[in-house]
Amino acid sequence: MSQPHNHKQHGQVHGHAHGTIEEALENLKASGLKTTRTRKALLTILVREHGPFTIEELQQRLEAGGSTCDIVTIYRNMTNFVDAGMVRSCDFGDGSARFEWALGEHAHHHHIICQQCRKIEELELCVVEELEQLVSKRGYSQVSHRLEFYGICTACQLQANKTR
Amino acid sequence: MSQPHNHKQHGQVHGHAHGTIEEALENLKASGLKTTRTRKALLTILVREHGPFTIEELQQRLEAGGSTCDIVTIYRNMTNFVDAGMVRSCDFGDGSARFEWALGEHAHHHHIICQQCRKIEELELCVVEELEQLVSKRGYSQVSHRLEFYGICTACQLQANKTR
DNA sequence: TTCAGTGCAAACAGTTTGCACCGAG
DNA sequence: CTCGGTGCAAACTGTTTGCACTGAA
Repeated sequence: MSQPHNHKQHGQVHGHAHGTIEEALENLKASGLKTTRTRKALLTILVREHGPFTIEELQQRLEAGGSTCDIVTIYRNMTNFVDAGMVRSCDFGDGSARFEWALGEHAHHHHIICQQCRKIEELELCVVEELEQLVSKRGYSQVSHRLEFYGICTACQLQANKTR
Repeated sequence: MSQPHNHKQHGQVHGHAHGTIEEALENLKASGLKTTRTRKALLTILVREHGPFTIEELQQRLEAGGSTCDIVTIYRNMTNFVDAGMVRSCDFGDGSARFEWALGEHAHHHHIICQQCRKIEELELCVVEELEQLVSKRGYSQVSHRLEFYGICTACQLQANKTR
């Protein structure tokens, strides 16, 4: 598995994109990516349902819509979309990456994941204890959460300055 | 990769264990696990340095201490220790599980992970925004965090009740 | 002595890479 | 027409499983 947080700095949204497929396609072009049938289909799914979806779920949805697409192509396109800042990758610790539409109202948010059925809900708020209560109030039991911080430490910052 | 959060309910600490190897070994026995040389060595490392360590890091440390141990055995023992509630598994999204000693002062906490050198620091507090500031004040740049919630949704709770 | 613990080989799952062909611009 | 996009096969990484041997109790 790659390091999902390394893409962050690449994210570059061209124009102010909302939730329509047309805007997604503009974004594609602006990022120097060609408009293929596969990409159109993938973006349509992501814009409409915004995910997060695993690669397999995306493939199933493609097939349900009549398209076929090699799983490798989906991987490659998700990487493209993430680099283009249109899509965000999530890792819920169950071994597969998930991808969700990152533009419009879907900026920064968190998720509630059912440990049993893996259902995923979105959360807008962001203060931990309040939130665990909120999650309980939504009817979840055995609520727990995962929180980790990421950043560049001072040592690495210094090293980066030297290299420049 | 397994689902690290499924172990939570198994966690059962026997007696009030602190940070000594003797107590770790007591815990082993209380969990019905035999006291082998390998386990003794692994627990010594975890109690002394508390991690979080990847499986490979554990193997290296074992070798540095003169022991040898198949990587499969380390996997199996980490599962045992997690089930016994002595060790907690962490997933920082870089593709390998990490394990840290979970008893004594090392109860619930979070981490700051350097995106570049992968250095890991511990954090005790647990309110998100305050914390991102705190992390910045520690000298980290490009601070971000990962926060996800886990629980059993109402549907699954109902289903579980039926099955019983 | 007995069964849990271990090592080795092989299987597995998710993901990535190499290469030849295809199709958008 | 050209070069980026795609499919297929194969490699790779982290992890798990099967099985026979070994050693703790």
